[in-house]
Amino acid sequence: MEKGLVKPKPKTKLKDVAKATGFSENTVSLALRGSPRLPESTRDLILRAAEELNYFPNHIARSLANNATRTIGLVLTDIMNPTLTLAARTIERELTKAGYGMMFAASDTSVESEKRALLRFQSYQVDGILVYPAHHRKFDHIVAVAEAGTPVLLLAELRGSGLDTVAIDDMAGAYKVACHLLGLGHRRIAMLDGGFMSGNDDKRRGIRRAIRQAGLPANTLIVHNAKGTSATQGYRMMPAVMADPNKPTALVASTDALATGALRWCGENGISVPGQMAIAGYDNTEVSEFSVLPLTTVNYAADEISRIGVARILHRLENKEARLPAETQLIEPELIVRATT
Amino acid sequence: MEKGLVKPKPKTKLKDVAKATGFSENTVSLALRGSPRLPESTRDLILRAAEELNYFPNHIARSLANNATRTIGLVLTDIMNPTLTLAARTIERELTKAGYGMMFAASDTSVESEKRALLRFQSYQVDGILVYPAHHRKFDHIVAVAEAGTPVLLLAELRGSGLDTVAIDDMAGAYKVACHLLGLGHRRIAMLDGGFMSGNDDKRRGIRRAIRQAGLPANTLIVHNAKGTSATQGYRMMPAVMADPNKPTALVASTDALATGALRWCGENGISVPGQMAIAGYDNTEVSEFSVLPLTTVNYAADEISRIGVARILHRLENKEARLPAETQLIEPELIVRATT
DNA sequence: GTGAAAGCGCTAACAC
DNA sequence: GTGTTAGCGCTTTCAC
Repeated sequence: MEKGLVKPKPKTKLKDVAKATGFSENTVSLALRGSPRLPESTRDLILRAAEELNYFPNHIARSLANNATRTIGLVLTDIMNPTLTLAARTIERELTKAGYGMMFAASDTSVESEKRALLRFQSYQVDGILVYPAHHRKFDHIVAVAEAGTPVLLLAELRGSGLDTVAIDDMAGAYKVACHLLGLGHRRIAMLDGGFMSGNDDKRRGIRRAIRQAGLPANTLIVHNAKGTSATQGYRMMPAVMADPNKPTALVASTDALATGALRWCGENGISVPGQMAIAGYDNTEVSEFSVLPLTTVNYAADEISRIGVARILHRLENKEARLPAETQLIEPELIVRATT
Repeated sequence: MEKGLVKPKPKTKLKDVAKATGFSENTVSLALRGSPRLPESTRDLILRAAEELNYFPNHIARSLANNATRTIGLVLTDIMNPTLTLAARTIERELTKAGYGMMFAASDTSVESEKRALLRFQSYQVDGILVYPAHHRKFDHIVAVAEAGTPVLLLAELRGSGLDTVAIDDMAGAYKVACHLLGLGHRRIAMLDGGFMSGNDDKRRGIRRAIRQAGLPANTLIVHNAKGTSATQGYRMMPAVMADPNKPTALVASTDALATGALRWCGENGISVPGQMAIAGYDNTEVSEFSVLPLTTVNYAADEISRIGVARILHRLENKEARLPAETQLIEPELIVRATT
């Protein structure tokens, strides 16, 4: 008989274990959950029987009875973004450790599909939701979820949302890169701004602050707006960047991918990096620990915010009644220097 | 009053909509699911009321009643592997399109945690499970899940498992790289074998086949066993590779990361790539579409197998009674040539 | 120490 | 067309 054709055995239920041991469903349920109300003898007896019958609890039924699923939903914009991949991994690990399951959805930076994902999660009755938001100003639907009673935690700052947040301080990160470049003597810095997410405003501000602090004129920074964050975009932007008669000597990209594209363009156009042009990325992802590329970058500590974020939301769940106020926590990222010349 | 402190409104239930409209729960339920048995008038009335009360169904209760969760579990070894990241993304997209939710778990290539993840998914009553297996010979626990009645689909071949499979034909992929290198005239080819997953045996076999077909001696291939698949590993292996008095002129790594490490080593040791040493990767991931690196690589079509895999498992679910036999489908990957010199 | 009964929110079978 | 009833598998009073 072929394996694919075997009739599946009916699943063992609490009732079956009850019948097998002669105890009531109730007692079996208590035993399986290790209630101290039962004497060891009965507990062992029941556990052994359950083991033998290959019983495992129906989590759905339990969830319905408990009004809690021990499941957390994660909404990311795009898991292909290496930073968010790392976040997803860390979050999954932490949740598993804590005995929680994780549901996953991607918004693809579409507010509409973010909305759908949130609704789906609400319907699934997840106990809490972690969100890397799709848009930095359209977030009413996220707030609505929190107000409806599902704890929400943001993994990127959404100013004015009033939601629990654990995120990277992008202003501090960009400030660090800028200080680094200025320290190397650069006096014309171009920025490749990937646009649209709130973080980028902060990045620009961080750079500006460093320039002001160094006592340099505001036009030390030349901002170029990329319509995207991909390597291809970075590559395409370069002619415009270099068209400036007063060419920049350093470049800050708002993502590593953009930086990679810029790097390629320089390679193809005989501009040595970092000799003639310093290039800095952001995220420390495309550019891995073991990078072959001469890119200095900001380490977006996705694992750290994930760990803290998970701890925060679980803590909130365990103190459902305590009504903890929302809180925003920003992590300052490190600069990773890979090219100093 | 602070937002975090607002008392959550109680959720609207079927009963509430029933009361509000004067119909029975049953009728409301039918209306919400668009039953044709109801006249449009009542349906509209009910839908409007539900809308107003901000009703959305409790998926947990529905699942319990239906004995189906419309949820699929995905078990990956490690989502940081870019190939699997892509798989995760594609799978999530396809499932969402089909109206399914996705639970996610990582095994970190530990059979034990793979086992735990499968158990958890069974307990959560997922309708089906997609698995990128942790080990190529220990899979009894996976088979057990299938036999217990939860449809399982493998994303990598597990010979002898008898389980439904949609996977990449690694033998064909490796054969292609080898043919390419041999065609360029290489006569000493080293392989950096990342070990442990079944695919690698196939990769070795594929290369050997190409060599045999070209009428070259078996010792054209020199296999080096890396204890891992990271860039760091690739870097560390290189001295051993180059210690051979009869140095190889080409290198096939079993992952792109390994290849990247090798590339870095060559760079630091004054060996030009691909001039003095051709390097080929595998997966087409570290090495993205827009790569700056001179690495030819095999395109592990994770998105394709994911799409097909999801379609297959959903099809199986929709024909639960049909008892379709298990089937193995192998996709032949393309070679992406980035360095020909 | 253990059991009986009610209920979590929904769907399905069968009345009317 | 619509309502009634029973039940999904578990937990939780509250008796005994």
